[in-house]
Amino acid sequence: MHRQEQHAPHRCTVIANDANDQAGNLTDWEQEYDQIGAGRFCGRIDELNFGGLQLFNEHTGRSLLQRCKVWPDSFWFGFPSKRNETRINGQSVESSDVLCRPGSTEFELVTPESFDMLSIVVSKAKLQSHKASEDIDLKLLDAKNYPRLRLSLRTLQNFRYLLRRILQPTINKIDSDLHHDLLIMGLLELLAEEIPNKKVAPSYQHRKAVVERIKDYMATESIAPVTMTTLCEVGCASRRTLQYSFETILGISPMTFLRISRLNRAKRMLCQPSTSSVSEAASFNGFYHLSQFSSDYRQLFGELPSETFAKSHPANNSQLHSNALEPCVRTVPAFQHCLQRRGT
Amino acid sequence: MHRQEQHAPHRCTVIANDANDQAGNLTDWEQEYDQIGAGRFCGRIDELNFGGLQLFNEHTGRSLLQRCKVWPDSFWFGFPSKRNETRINGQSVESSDVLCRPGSTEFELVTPESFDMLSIVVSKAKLQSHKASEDIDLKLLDAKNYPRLRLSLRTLQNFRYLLRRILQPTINKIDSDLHHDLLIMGLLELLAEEIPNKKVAPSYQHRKAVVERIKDYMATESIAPVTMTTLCEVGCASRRTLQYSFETILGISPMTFLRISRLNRAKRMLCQPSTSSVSEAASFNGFYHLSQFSSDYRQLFGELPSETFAKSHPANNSQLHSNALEPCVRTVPAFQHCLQRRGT
DNA sequence: AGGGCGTTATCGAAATTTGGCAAACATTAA
DNA sequence: TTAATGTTTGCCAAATTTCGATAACGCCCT
Repeated sequence: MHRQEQHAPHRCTVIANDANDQAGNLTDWEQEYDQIGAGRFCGRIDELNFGGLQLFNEHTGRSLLQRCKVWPDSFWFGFPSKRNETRINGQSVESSDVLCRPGSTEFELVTPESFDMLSIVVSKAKLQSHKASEDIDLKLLDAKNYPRLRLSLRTLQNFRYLLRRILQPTINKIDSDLHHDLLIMGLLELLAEEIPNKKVAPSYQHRKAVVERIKDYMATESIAPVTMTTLCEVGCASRRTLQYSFETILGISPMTFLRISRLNRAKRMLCQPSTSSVSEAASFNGFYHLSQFSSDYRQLFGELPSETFAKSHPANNSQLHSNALEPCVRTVPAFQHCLQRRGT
Repeated sequence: MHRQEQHAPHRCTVIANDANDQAGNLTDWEQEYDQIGAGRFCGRIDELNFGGLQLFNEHTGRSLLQRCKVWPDSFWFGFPSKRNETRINGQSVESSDVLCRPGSTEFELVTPESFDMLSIVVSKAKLQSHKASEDIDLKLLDAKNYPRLRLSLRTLQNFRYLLRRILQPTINKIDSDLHHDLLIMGLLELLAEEIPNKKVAPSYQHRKAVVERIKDYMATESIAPVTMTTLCEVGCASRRTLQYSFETILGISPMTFLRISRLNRAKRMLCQPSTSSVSEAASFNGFYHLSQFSSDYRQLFGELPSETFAKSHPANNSQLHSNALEPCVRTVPAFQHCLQRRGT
């Protein structure tokens, strides 16, 4: 066996009560989580790191929208627990699908409530250095545009069992070399069998493009109150199509997406030390009614914005419930009713 | 009047027998022309340049696919002679439309046989420095995404008349300052009246995206024989939709587009000094049958590839009809029948 | 000249988009 | 708190668009 790891694998378990924290807890990943489901987040990562080969199980208690990017020159493989409720790049994951994305490439995951996913990341070098990988690496490169790989249920269940088994914390250290090799070989076996799942609805490209236009718009334009009509223009689609696009690609309605994105942005901002008050984070993200903001925020995250703020600003708790220090409220436009809480 | 030009305007007339030459004859433009219509090209440009204000009439004898980019910090306005047969960025031009694009922004023009277009380009600075331009510059910026501006026929005809009048070569020099101001004021009048023509078919975005994907593919992938099925995968559409997409956006069928693009690329290559033979240019662009290539080439451009080559390589005419010096023919795949001349 | 192959044209069926209307929900004012 | 108003979402039928199979056509090879 051509093994290159030098030390015993590094094992750790991290628990998070904030989606953003969880996003940062994965070693060598670049990612951002937006919480979609309502209620306080709870998550847990059990990771086993061989160096160049990373194995972990991630539990997320709330529905999430994840933007992920794995470390360079690697491949990620994901084995979600609830397939039919999971989406990768807007494509619904089917029962016999494994998720796969190369490193340095951003992809998007929509995950349901109370969700578990086994993941394995392996460096390209490690895959290629093994024998029995002759005609496979080419197929890998080809997999670039198909994030779902179809496998037989048998292979899939076997591999899942292997992953779970190796993740068991009761494993004795001497086995780690064996485990490393088992993982690589299992992966190669997987890849030999894999068939890209190209099945997408004919409308997929179009709807994806619509959602993408809205996202780009969100990223560039300041988050002033946006009406549905504006979104339609931006997305180059009718109301109903915009609706379908978001439901198909993200599983939520357009306005819900906007509100949730902005709430998550506000939460991130509240955690930054440079933010000096709740109202600053609120108004900066387009919430012009503090009370409404607090209530929406609390419904989504299960805690008040002031609580989040206090956690990241332990020094000056005194100004927690007042913005006397710096009243950062921006100019408030006349239409103060737009874009507040709506719908499901 | 706030005028800034220092000298008398520079006037010139250039005639071209090659679409590429014509593309380069416009001062300060970046463009590339692909000839679509069959027969020897003939074109003519009458230009009048005030510096920061450019006025010209362009005649093109053959149907063209133009990729254009105007000089930075400017706006271009175009008044085509045959509206219903002209497309800008895949949108059909209607009878009361004026074309408008900002500088540094690439756009695409499809023009019919025997076509004339009056054009005027003006620097943003020049427009804004004039009074009566207060609320107009904002609308201009807004015009970014709508290349067609709707005007009343009256205004349009008046302005066209003005342009033609000023282009007359019999004009006496003393009038040039007056003309300059007339043009600017006329433009401002136009812009005050303009309403962006947002009317596109619902399928426009989708079909444009399909064509764009094919173009990107053409640009990146080597031009090996491509089958229609591959194109469908690349474009994420069925055969029929691919067909519709090209007809709607470019007015030609997919394979015709491919062939014409490659023929035009071959012609460009033939004109480069670094190209050493006709067969090199042919095989490099996917033509593996020299005789077929010559015949196709001749039908499109009205001259033999060897003639084009000879024009740009006057020194060594001797090797015109032989490739003895450097037989650059590449490895020829088994399927030699793909992508040759077909259909209309 | 005829067969083989691939592209283009035709047409009915299926999928998608659209626009109108009603219901649900949020915001403002009383 | 309730009513008035405005916005978004859900539902449905009509119009448009896309799809898939088949036939016709043009080009290439024998």
